[in-house]
Amino acid sequence: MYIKKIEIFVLETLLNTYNNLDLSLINKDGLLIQKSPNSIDSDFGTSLPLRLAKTLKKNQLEIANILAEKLINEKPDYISEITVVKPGYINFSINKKDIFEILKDIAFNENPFSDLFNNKQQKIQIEFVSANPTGPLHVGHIRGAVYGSALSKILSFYGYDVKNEYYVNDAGNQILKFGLSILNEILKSNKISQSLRNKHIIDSTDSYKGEYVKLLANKINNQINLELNSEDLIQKITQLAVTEMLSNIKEDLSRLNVYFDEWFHETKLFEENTLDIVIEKLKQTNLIINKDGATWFLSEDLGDDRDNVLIKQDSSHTYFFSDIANHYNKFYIRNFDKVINIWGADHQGHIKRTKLAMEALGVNQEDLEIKISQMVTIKKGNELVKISKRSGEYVTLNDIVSEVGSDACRYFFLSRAPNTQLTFDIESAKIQNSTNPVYYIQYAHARLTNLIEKATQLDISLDKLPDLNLLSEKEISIAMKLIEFPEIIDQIAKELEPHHITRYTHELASEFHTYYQSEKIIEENNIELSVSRILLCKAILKIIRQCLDLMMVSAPTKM
RNA sequence: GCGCCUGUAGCUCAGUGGAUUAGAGCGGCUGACUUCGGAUCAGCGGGUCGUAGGUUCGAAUCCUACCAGGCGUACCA
Repeated sequence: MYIKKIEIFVLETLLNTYNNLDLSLINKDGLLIQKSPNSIDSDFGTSLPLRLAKTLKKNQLEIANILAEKLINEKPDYISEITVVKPGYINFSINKKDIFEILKDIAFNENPFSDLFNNKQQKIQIEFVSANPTGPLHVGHIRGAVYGSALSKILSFYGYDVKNEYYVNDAGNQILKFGLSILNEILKSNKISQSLRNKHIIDSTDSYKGEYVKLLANKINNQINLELNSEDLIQKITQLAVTEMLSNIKEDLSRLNVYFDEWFHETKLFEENTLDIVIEKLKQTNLIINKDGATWFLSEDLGDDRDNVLIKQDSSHTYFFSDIANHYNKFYIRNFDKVINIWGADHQGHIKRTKLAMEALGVNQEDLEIKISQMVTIKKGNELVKISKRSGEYVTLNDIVSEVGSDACRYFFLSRAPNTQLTFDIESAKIQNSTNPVYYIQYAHARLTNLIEKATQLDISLDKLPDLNLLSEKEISIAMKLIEFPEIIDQIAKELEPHHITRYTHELASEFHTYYQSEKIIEENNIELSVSRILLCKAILKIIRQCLDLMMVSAPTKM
């Protein structure tokens, strides 16, 4: 974590030099310490003098020189050189000895970077996927599943106590419609007598279609008694169908390595009267009124576009209401310190009102994070595919995972920022399967494993003390890349966007492949050098394996 | 109409106000081991960063307007 260390060092020196400086003027210009670009012969740099020129009413270069002089006087051991570069950058080079120490730490230590990845004492819940159990997961759900599971993994690696949650909407109109669709399908069977058919008359104009409804109907058919009255029958069917759907969903998700700690059912909120508790609390805030026979939450007063109904004229509750209750449960019954929701883009309009309602209930704004996993546009060649549960036009998660494989699938979705729409071409998915960059990374992992295996056989083991001074510039620059790893994790934990790890891992793999091709790493007549190189390779292997693990992608030793 | 998101190479996408030349992968073209794994490596070609203004010492990045696309805008979930 050189960036943080240098930042603290620079800020201290700065405040000693100019003691009544307003730091807020500096911060708006982005990161204070940045990695030097490749064309520059140093490791890190700061543009601080450029930012200060106006406030201090001094020449940029002059400030840089004054500051650099102070910095050099106070220079800590890990920095080897501090230079001033036009038009006013101060650059830092890292001491090789310090790099070697960290490199050894990565290679030998069970938990390198332990100061960063320690226990954070914060209970975080992350809710994702949460698709209605009225149909199989489709290709669009893969994105949310991959995003949520990777984020969760990385946050818990970072030291938080993280729980994964799937919220099951097992109440309400869509569920009822789903049950009716199944009953409708059952009644179509010619084994059913006319009298029974007449007993249960249903409106099927708006029902769920698709092959899975028929399969489900078949499966449920012999577990029910059609002599029941319609209401009881539909309840029974719905219950069976939801259970069955959920078990399919679990199985689908397991194929992507996605697991949940809790499957939280909406019906539980009713069993525990959470909605009643919530409405009482909200009434105390004077944000509830009755109008036109319905109960409203006055979100417009809090800055939303409009007010929202909680209890409808027919005294049933809205989705919004049970969602508030759901969040109430997370914060006040189960006592999570922080909740992260990953919602599909079609829920983007709910963010504001949900946050407002939770704030009204006393939740701090920053403790409820709602991230959007944007729409996936699906193409088949040049043709757009519209996914619709009702119409039955469908590309399931299963189809895609079977075709492309979990690793390639996870990597593809993980490598895009969650907030941008992306196009998934099913036709090229097969091609993606053979050209997906994930194999490049896995290949590096396999190569490294075998290389180290070979070194062990040749008795080039690390208990012969490596002399890292033998390493070349190229090798040291790979070591610097390894040291970047915790910065990436830190960034992901702050932004809650895990896609940075794919780029980082790919870059690291690329540096290794290039290195591997350009040098014969194990030189049998130069054991000293080989030992040092193998130490570097062990460290690379360790970080690549760690990254694959965090992406929940397999790390094969043979391909 | 209003709200949120997006527009970067032929395609799919990275890019935290900072460094003479804006980066990857795929596709295209040219090459490379008698060697630790060729699922690799070296190279070439490809860009009005949607458009126009503005702020700034400095803008793909911030602001405004416009153009284009997606999603939302229910007493559905």
